[in-house]
Amino acid sequence: MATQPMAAGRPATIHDIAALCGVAASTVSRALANPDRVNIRTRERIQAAAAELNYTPNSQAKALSSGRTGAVGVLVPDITNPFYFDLIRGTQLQLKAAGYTQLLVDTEESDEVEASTLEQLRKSADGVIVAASRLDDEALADAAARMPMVTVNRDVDGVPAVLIDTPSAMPQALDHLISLGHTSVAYVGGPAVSQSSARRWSALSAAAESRGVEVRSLGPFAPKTQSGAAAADAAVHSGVTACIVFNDLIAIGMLQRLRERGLRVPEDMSIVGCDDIFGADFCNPPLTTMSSPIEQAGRVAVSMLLAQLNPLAGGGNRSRSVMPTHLTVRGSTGPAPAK
Amino acid sequence: MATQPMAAGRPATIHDIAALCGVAASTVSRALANPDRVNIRTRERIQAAAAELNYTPNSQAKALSSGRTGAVGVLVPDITNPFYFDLIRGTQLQLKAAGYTQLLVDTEESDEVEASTLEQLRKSADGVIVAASRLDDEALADAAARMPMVTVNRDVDGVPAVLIDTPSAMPQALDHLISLGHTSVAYVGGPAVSQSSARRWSALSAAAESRGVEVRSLGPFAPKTQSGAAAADAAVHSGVTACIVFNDLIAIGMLQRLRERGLRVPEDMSIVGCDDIFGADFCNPPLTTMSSPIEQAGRVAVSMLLAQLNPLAGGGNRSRSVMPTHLTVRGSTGPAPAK
DNA sequence: ACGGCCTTGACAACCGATTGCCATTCGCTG
DNA sequence: CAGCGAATGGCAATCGGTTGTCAAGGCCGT
Repeated sequence: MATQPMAAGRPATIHDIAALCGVAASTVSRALANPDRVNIRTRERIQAAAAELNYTPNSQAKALSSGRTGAVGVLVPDITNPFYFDLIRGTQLQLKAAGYTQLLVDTEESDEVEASTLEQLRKSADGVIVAASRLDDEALADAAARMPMVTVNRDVDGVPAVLIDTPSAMPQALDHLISLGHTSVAYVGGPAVSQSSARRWSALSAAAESRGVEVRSLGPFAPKTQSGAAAADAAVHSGVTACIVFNDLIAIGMLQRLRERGLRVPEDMSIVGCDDIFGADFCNPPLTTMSSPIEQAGRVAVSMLLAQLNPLAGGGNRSRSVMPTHLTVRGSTGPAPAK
Repeated sequence: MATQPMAAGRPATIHDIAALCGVAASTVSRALANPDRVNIRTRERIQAAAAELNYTPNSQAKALSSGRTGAVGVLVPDITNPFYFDLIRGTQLQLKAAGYTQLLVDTEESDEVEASTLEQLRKSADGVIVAASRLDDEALADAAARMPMVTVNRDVDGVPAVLIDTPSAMPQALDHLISLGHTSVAYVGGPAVSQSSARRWSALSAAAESRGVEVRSLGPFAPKTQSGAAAADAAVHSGVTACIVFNDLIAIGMLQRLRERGLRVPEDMSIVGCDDIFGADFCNPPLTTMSSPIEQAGRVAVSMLLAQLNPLAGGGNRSRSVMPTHLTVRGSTGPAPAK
């Protein structure tokens, strides 16, 4: 039993291994980190001892001495927004595959929380992935200058970004509505500080102009289902027959409110969402929306960040990556009501 | 400009502060951590210097020397399961409030991933919160013996736990169905390794026996909407008129499948879910389900863990906390079909 | 057989903070 | 005025690794 690794005692260190093998601690360190630097026989002895002692490196100590923490921060404005679920899962999987730990932080839709989190992460993480940043361009560029960063759905000069190309699908959505006979459409906007919302609106209004259709902008609205009620009321009041909505959360809230008010979707009003989140396919009616490979976006963001961290591999460090988006037509859009 | 904290240079350390104040680094450390131990005048000088240098302690170094990491691991089987959203948000908020960092890990429904994560976290976190563990009792108890732990929805001797008391709402759900005329009910089970599912089933079958109703068990099924198809088919084939389902994910999947097969809910089949997740209120029809304060469960779990970590405050360390659950009736349950 | 190169492994400084121990100083009491 | 204890702050070890530097030894070629 003496040979059995003591499961209870405190974890083994490289010094324990060194003592067991009769070498210096530094040799153990090298054997494990830089195998070529050490004789194969010694290395094998050390590896065997490490296995026997059930050794795992102390990440704190490693971080302290090497400067690399092996952790990556992932900042999202709201953990409970389903849009981020797939993103988070994507980053988590890719980070784990690369041996990194994910530090997930909910910034509560607040630029201050975001800024202070970034400052703290500067020491405790090797890099960050910032989704839907609420910071202004300057603050974000500053932060990116201090530590490796990749943004998601936020385009700032000099900061590598993964963009979900929802804007480019806007004309598609509009054409879909036009083909159904709609001529009066509203854009239901997201938070005022959301660059995504601004980009979607400008893509939409440009498309509307080239097609000679009237599109008005409503909002801003917070990205929550509860905001859907106000959005729905505003849409009804504005007299449009169709809405393109900043995201599915608001769109689903609108669906509920319209039903409460006795309005039928899509007979009285058509609704198009964005993001194709969990729930968009089983709400009532199922939501026509813009779909994108979100989990993949998370993975790509991690890859881009890791490329920054380890510039060794000759991968051309792309600074922008655009994820394709397409319109998924479900039940929430239909022919415009007869006048 | 010389007085301005250099935003670019590497972060200030206690040594910088010590040099600026003409004291020893250890004094700085004490002034910041243990203010009584140091003269008030010195302390104030040090605090001013710290503020001026924009000092923030290096958490790695602090962890290394003090043994406390200031981080807490949160393990969930599947990040994309909406049930965990609110839980995660609850832990995140409470941890942040207490100055801890949350390490969120998706264990991918795998006991091996869970075990290895726990082993790693043993060094890099002060404690863990484990939701819906897939480990067997012995392994979990072992792990809990090595580091502070609180489980969620998992009851093992000697391990503090927060339990969502869904089992106690089972009789309520059954009575609801009985009052609607159902006499033949199925329980659609979750993963075989899920203790939650087992507890729900035994509560339900006990209630059924005391009421003289036939209840059969179907499954196991993976906790995903996709599993709903198989579950729905099995339920139809079994001839029951109502199902109580392990969780809302499967229940929502069943709703979709039943619709595909041309069966109406609740006219042909009533469905009761569990958890009242995001989406349960807007699916079609809205789901009758068991509701619980999940976010609060997360907060309670954190409180219990912190009580373990800092035994100072005389809070009686409760080892179990049960969150109340109640039936929320929506549109997916209705009168049993006439024979 | 000898000089030089390369491999191998040891030594020690260092990362940034914590903390036990000790020396100094001050104020107070008898 | 001597004596004593509390308050205060410095020194140095320590946490567990990483990494630069260097010495010893083996191998080669000539």
